[in-house]
Amino acid sequence: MTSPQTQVVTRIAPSPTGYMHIGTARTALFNWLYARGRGGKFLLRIEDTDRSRSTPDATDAILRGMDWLGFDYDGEAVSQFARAPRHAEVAQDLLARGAAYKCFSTQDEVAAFRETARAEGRSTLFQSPWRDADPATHPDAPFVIRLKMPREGETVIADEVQGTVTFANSGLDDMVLLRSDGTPVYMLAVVVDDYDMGVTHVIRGDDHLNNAARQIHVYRAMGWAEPVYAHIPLIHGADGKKLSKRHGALGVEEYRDMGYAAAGMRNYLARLGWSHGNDELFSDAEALDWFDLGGIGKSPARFDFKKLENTSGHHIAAREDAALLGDLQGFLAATDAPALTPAQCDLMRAGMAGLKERAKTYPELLEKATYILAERPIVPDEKAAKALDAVSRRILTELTPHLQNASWTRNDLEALMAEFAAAQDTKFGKLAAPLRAALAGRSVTPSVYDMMLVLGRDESIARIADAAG
RNA sequence: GCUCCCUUCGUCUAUCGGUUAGGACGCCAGGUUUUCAACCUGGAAAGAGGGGUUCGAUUCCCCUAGGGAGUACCA
Repeated sequence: MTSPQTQVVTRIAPSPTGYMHIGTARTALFNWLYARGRGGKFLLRIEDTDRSRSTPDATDAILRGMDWLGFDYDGEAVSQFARAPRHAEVAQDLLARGAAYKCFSTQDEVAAFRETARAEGRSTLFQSPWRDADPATHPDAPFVIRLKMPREGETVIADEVQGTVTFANSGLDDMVLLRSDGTPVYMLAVVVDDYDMGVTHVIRGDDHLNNAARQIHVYRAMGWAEPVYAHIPLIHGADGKKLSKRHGALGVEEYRDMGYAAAGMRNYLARLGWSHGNDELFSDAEALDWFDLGGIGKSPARFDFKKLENTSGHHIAAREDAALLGDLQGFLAATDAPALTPAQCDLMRAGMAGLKERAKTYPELLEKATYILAERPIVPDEKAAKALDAVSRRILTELTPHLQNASWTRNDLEALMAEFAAAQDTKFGKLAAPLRAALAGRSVTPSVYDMMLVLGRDESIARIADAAG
């Protein structure tokens, strides 16, 4: 147990603009693993300071995504927007400390400067004329508050993933802290929030690496302890380009709705950019135990649906029956499908062993469970119907009486079938197709014996009799 | 343009100066089989290019090329 002073505190801070991005999910996973694996805290903050792009729906989507992935966070989700007064307070503090200044240059002026600078091939770094202006010369006009960035020397970020990254201070601009309307800018808000929330480790996408060099100066100006940084590489699409819509699903809820197991998703995502030797398939407990910043790679990883599918399948197969049934109900609920009835649940429990080892996703599992979910009369699909030709129906008719008095155990049924097949001068393989069609109405199903055992004698015979017509 | 980051089989990765460069997904072939899945056996498949450093480089350094991120009164 770590003492309160050294307790690890991480956070995931998504902006609510649409859905929960799959990249956000992985960043959340890393933060969750790191904190929870060390008895630390894991927090959630919604970065909703951009009012025009933030929506309540998007926030809900994030909350649902966190819930689905099982990322439990400490306390309530924090709204960054709600903390705007505190951000402004810090900006004023910085002003009072002489670490920040009022800049009266208008947006148009700044934009014009950059335009000509770019056109003339000069640095587009804006250097405000107000940086060292005497307050007595301040006009009665709108202003922004900018941070006084050092202009000499370098800023070094000791990153746990990227290593030591050095930036020349001459390339750092006096970033805006408070807009002219008094609202805080993200660059200020993150730092203040992370500090106030006690965040010790900032694990985030490496698109923020450049920002770290600027944000760290807010910590320094305020005399706050700097957090440990770990900038992780982004996830790319199969073509190596930035993950976008055309690569398929981006929102975690889409993955949930496609029926991937949450545990499989966690396993797959953990393995994307992080490794622990050659371990590929592992449980949450193992991941929690093994996860460390040193195992994170530095190069971007491409998202591979095939591997996700495979991983999901392994987790479905490894899942305990009762828990898996619960997951399945969750999937049904999430996709607005009717829940399984108690009777169906009983049958599912009985047949789960034969189902879970053959499914990579919940829809696949449900498809294999058709024989359980369907009710008489079973309507065969096209392929199953073909297996029920006249000859097959005759054989089924002859089989029925043998079943009436059979001992309903796997061994005895197998023996009975072998005997019957031999009597018909055929092999069980030939009998399997029509039986599958009769029992499930499908050509792809679990083992015929599994189905008969789960369905029971009466139901099995009834279905076979139905099919034999 | 400028700043920063990245570069091992198709993909995810192991290796932390000395290996026949290993594993996993996918793929191919065979086996098992009651369909599908699983499983078993085998196979093809990689250090971007060029310079150094070193007895020895995938590994350390530099350059080039390619890729990515940032460069806002967005987050």
